[in-house]
Amino acid sequence: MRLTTKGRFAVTAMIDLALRGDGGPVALAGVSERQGISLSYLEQLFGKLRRHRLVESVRGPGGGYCIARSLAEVSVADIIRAVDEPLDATQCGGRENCQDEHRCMTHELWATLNAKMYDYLASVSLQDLVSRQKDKQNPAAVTVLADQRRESNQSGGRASRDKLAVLA
Amino acid sequence: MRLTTKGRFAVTAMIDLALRGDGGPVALAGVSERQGISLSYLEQLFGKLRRHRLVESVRGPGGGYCIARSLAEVSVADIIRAVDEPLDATQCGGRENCQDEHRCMTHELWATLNAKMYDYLASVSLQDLVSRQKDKQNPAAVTVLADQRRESNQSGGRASRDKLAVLA
DNA sequence: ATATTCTTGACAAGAACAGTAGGTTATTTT
DNA sequence: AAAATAACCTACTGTTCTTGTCAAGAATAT
Repeated sequence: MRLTTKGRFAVTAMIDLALRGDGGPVALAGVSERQGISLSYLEQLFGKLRRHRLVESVRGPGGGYCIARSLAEVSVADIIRAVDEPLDATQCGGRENCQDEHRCMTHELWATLNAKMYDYLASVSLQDLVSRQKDKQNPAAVTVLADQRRESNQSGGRASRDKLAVLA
Repeated sequence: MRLTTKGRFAVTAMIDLALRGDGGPVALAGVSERQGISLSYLEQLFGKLRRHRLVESVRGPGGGYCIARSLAEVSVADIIRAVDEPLDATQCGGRENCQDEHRCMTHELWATLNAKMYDYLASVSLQDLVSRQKDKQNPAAVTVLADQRRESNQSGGRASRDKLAVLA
């Protein structure tokens, strides 16, 4: 897992899309202005996002990008993985023989930490981010959401509470 | 928060130090061999770690670096922050006026996510990493640790269980 | 048809970053 | 005193990031 400004830009842009996507495709020129990211860079990033099937494109006037799946199915980890492609192994690779036990030790420790970071980011979806924001704007909705939490806890959606708690 | 190979190297090296630090200072040449990180690079990283008071140096033959505080007082976040210095603001800065509400929204969403990542890494100390490793080598110790967990839960050490659970 | 909007791709240049190489200074041992 | 060890510092190279520019394809509007 790698976390850099590149990934941040991509996530930021995707949130922008999620918030504006109701009325059809969103043009990158608008995202560029609103988020202060160069259009050129956004084009490159969305090329990768498209090739990873996270967004779909519509060309021509009125065109732009749409999020390809439901918001709940796009995690922050998906986005970062798409733009930071070289998700290569941990040098030692896990399967390769390390120089000695001690080296394996530290590698494994890092790998574990890494995996946990990844799991965390994989557990946060665009839906989580967006609905949290809407709660803030419309406080009345909070109670409704609280009910949803209770429901999903009873019905076995065990991850839901943690996800939202994280954003509280 | 930024997560790159640089931070990984620094954490790896610090774990190495933690595991070998009993018999006085540890020389970087050894860390370099064991962890497969170039000596030059390690020197740079430890310059930063020293300036952030995470390690102390001893020059001359038999010299090297020691961890400056107790292992429990050094978190992974401390290490990463030390080497990835430019922990600068989120472009918008939080206090600066954003272009419009929408921009602030996405910035805030990212900032929240970011803070959560940071909190997580701040909750994992070198002590956690090292003691977990020792558990693996000596499985008999696990039950002892389990008792410690129960104790600290009763005595109000609420973070302890989560930290360790994370590494399980 | 023509012009406009917007994606798509390629290339290039500058800035920032990652990692390496070499020399200098402090401390210990011989 | 001399040699060896190991931290310290500066300069350098290569890669990645980020922006800019040009051109071309696709769909829409006039």
